[in-house]
Amino acid sequence: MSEAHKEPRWERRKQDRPQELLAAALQLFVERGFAATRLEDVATRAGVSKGTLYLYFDSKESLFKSVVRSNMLPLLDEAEAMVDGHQGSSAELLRQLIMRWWEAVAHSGLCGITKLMMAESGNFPELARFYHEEIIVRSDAMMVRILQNGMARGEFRQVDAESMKKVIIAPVVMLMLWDQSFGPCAISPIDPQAYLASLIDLCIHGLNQSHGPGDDTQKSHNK
Amino acid sequence: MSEAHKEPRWERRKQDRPQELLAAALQLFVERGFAATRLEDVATRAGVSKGTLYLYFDSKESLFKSVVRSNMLPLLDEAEAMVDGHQGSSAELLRQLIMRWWEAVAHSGLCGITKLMMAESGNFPELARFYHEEIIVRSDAMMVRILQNGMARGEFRQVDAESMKKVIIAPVVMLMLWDQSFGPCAISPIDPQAYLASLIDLCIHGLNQSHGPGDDTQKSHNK
Amino acid sequence: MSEAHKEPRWERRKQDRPQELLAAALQLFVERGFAATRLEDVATRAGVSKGTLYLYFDSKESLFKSVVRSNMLPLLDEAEAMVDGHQGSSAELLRQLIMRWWEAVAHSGLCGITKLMMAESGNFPELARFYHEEIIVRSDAMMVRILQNGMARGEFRQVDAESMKKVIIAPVVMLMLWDQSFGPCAISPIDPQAYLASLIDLCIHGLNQSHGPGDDTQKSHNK
Amino acid sequence: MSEAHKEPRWERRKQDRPQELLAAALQLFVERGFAATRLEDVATRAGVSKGTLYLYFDSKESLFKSVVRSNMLPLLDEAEAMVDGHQGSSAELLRQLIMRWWEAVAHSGLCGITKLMMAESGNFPELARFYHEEIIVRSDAMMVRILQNGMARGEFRQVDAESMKKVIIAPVVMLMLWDQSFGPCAISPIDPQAYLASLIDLCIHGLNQSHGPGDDTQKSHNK
DNA sequence: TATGAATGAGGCTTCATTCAT
DNA sequence: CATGAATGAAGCCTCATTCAT
Repeated sequence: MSEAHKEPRWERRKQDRPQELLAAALQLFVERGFAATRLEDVATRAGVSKGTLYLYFDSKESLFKSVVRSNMLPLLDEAEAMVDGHQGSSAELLRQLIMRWWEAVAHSGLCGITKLMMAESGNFPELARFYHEEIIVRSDAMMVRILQNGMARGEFRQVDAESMKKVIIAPVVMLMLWDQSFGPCAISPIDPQAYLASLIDLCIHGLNQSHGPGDDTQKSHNK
Repeated sequence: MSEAHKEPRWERRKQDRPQELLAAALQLFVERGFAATRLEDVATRAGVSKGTLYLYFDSKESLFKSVVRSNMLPLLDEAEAMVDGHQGSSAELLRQLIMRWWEAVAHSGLCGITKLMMAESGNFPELARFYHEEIIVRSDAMMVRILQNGMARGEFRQVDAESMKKVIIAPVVMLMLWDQSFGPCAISPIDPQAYLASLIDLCIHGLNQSHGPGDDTQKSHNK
Repeated sequence: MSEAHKEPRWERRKQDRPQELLAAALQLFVERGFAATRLEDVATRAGVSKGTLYLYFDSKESLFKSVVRSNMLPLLDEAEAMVDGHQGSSAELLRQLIMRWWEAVAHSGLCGITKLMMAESGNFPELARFYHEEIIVRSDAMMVRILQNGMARGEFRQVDAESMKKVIIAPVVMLMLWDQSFGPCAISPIDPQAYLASLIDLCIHGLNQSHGPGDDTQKSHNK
Repeated sequence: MSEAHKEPRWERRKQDRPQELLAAALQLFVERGFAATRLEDVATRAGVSKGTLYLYFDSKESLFKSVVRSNMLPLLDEAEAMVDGHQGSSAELLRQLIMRWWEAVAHSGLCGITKLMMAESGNFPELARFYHEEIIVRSDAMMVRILQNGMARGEFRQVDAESMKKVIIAPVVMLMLWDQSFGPCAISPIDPQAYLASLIDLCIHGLNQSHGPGDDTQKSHNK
């Protein structure tokens, strides 16, 4: 009855307010885009009033930036740790990285963030630069390491790692985007497992060092 | 006879108005998104006043839909014609399709449209369905035809064409999106030619039928 | 074939333009009110283009005033002539005036004008004053003359003619307004003949001098 | 205890906002018509800003409908209660109804509403139907009851009640309309008391059953 | 005369932001 | 901390009016 320690459930909720707001904002920003998202809807979805939002964020733009920043970094850290600790063949690493990346990302907010940054990068150049450096550059670097390591160890044939990294990442990113855009209106939805299996299949065959005789067709294309 | 029926420069402008407005709208919608684009800016960029826009389009939404529709269909038609008329190996067809698609698309508005639809599909479900059926389904079908044809002719090994089609298309789409989003803020820009060469390289190696002995790598994937 | 005398049908149409525009404007102003009427609709209904309207009228307001003025005066003249030339009992004159007024007015524009002035008098004080003086004052005076004449001749009992005139005119005006307002949405429409018969019945009984036996005046009404 | 739970003057204002807005809107709609009334003016007259209006009403049209509905029904209820509870002669009831109706209506918004509906019924068919059924039909029914009751009790002569009801109501309605339209610009304004006295006089003489001697009931009404 | 494309002021409506409680 | 009523700037859209042909 004293005021020494209040209701703990209440206490926790107060601590969580910013997180709840960020989560609500993420959903709505992803669903509708920055401009079409109303702060009142964000507040309502977080279970607070419109005014409360301004106790935690300065403005709509500031909320948007917080949403992006707070959802990005943890995931990247995790992925890099996975690559660093890996033991085994490069093909296997590639396979695991892709699969685990998807597992980690599939039901997180990163899919939405990716789409969001794609859509709004034009309106928030500063944020776009931040995203590029913190996410894209690091993801790319990870993939380059895998490729170069594989080539150095003779597991992969010689390819242009700088270009190939983006080619291999692209289908993963597209899978993330698909969920957030046309997924809902596709008649035959993508099966992520089959899709990723095909990607890995293509990569491993496509990067594989050993080729039997007679595969001379490609030479002409590769210059 | 030369000036008998004068072709007034005014007359031509009138005919071109819708096109000019569509072009201006495309630029701005792509740059800023649907909601953040002001019709007055569209009009100004097209060299007319705000009201003039409404002589040609019923509303902002109607303008948006027209932008999407008018930019999409011609390119798809062209691509399908290319596939239909192709003579030669499947690998070569794949290569040509990718390269020419990019050539056709690079300097058209289709890159922007793709990004736009990605960003706004949630706000325009009807348009998203239209886009999905008229563009995505058709593109996918084209790629499936190529893959299945290649497999039937023994040029490609057996793969899951339904999944693989999207894997192969993904890097092309990503290239288009890149241009419209992070391209401008990337320090080391993508070189489309190298990127596409890597994609084709990966595909042709990855789909190639003939493998020498000892390609036991795949077994591990099915694990 | 020469150009001496053009197509007479065409010539006539040109002369009629203002009338056609006034007629179209009357319909629409009455139907929708001044502000809600678009000049483009007026022009279209008159079979000309929007610009043409400005060859004949300076502005929307000027068109509105012309509509009112051009439809009012002729009708009043006719009514006054009828009263001036009347011979017979006052009761009969009252009956004839009411019936003929309705006949003359029922399918003319005056019903609409009346409603229009009722609605817009606040927005056009100058026009309202004009209407009041040219229509209302003259109508009232007509009715006062009939009443005073009837009283002077001993046919009507003594009443306050100044007040009674408006009481008697009111039902006629309401009949005009009804057509233009709730008439279309009434389930059981007013039968003008029965309505006016009741009005005349009420007036003649209500004004009748003799209450003793021998008030045979009414018999003529049932005629 | 007095200031324990302070009843802030602010709180009361909040509750009253809708009423204040409705009152302001009524004035302006009546004065200028629906289309010519600007919501900013309504808000200003109610002492709030433009946006505040939308906290209470969805749209201009919704505000308009609320104005009509909120002003109409109470008065009708009151009038019907008066008729239901009446004791005395039918002539007296008629007299009282007319006089009290005017008293109740004269300083309320109903005069304006009547004019407003007359003017705007064409633009709001749904509202017009509502008004017709809730106001006109009920008013008419009230008058028919009085007439039929009077006839049944031998106080009134036999008349066509269906037509007569509208004839008797018409002058009352016209008095309301006059106030809102030409009243302000008439040189010799109507004196409502004299006008209504004439109406009652006409009705009672016009409906009176007995034409023989001894019909002295009316005399008391006529002063 | 007649056209109809073009204009731009003005009104309705939304919503990010503020602030008294 | 929390609320939600209030604000007012800004954008979409309409339409009276103009003007080159």
